[in-house]
Amino acid sequence: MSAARPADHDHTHCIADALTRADALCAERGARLTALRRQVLELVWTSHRPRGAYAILEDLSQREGKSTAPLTVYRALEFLVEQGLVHRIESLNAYIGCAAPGAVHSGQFLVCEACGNAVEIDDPRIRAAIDTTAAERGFRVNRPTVEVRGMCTDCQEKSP
Amino acid sequence: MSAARPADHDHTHCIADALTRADALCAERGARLTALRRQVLELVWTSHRPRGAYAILEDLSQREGKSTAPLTVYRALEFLVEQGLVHRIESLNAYIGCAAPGAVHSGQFLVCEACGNAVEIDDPRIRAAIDTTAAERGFRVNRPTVEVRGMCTDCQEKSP
DNA sequence: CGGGGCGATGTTATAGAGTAACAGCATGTC
DNA sequence: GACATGCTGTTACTCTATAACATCGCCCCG
Ligand SMILES: [Zn+2]
Ligand SMILES: [Zn+2]
Ligand SMILES: [Zn+2]
Ligand SMILES: [Zn+2]
Repeated sequence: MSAARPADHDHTHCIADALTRADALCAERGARLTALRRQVLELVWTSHRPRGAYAILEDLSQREGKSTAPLTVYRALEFLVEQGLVHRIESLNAYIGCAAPGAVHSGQFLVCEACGNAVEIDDPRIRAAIDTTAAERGFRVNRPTVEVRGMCTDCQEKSP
Repeated sequence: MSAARPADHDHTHCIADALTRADALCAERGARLTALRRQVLELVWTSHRPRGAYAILEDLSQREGKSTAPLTVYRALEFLVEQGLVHRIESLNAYIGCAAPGAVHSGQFLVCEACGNAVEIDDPRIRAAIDTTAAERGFRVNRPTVEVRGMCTDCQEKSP
């Protein structure tokens, strides 16, 4: 699971893995990964680009053949975020699947402004620096958010 | 002792200083800090809590005695953000005045979930950690966003 | 088996955040 | 004055998210 995710990788594996991990985690925790929630999770994993709730909604409606209400998706997303299966990218109002649920999350992302891909990283140095500076100021950290906008390796090569 | 801003400070000074600095900076740059933009800047500085565009809009409408369109505020905010006079807090969809415009900005905030105050920091260690990890992955950083949710010193004392 | 509780889902309506397109106005410059 | 440029106003619209309330399904307990 490198940060270097080849552009031509077999993404069906990513999806299958994500669903398998989600099943295991929820079973272990006694959380109910219902059919609806599982389907929303799958739709979040459509790609490695953060997806808006309404994009997911549209897919879901189409797949179900009937129109679905926004709330349906938002509630599912809320559950998935609580379980750490999905992260919300604040600066994009969008959601992305977590590649390593169950592990500790610091919530750090490299977001490419060219291709839209977002890679989750968990760099202890960033987390340490945040904790240090917060401690120095007496600030109690609850949820650190790090979203780095920029350009990924692939896109740099394509547009030098 | 609080980070930099006692809860009982004279906030009129904060506002006056911010406007003075803005005047100077814009004059120096040849940017036009029009009456409208200046007023929006003042309204952003209403407090040290990030404010939503529509809250500012409401204040502006009331102050002007006539209803104003959202776009008016958004355009002013866009200008102010470009000039580095105001920052947008992504995780809150809200705007806050910059205490040190003109200087280099890394965009780091400690946001208290209890009182809503947001303190801008510019910790070189955080920035360095981000640059390092990005470099290791071949990611070119454009705009790093760090928004740490948690609880400020004052609020910790009040609710143990 | 028959409720009763509780969490998940459905429905409808509304709030909040942001933008597009176009017109008018105010500068300053030549 | 004529023009160019940039700021502001107006209208309408999209996207994001939540509130309030009804309903359904499932498990537990009697
Ligand atoms: Zn993949
Ligand atoms: Zn890219
Ligand atoms: Zn102040
Ligand atoms: Zn506080």
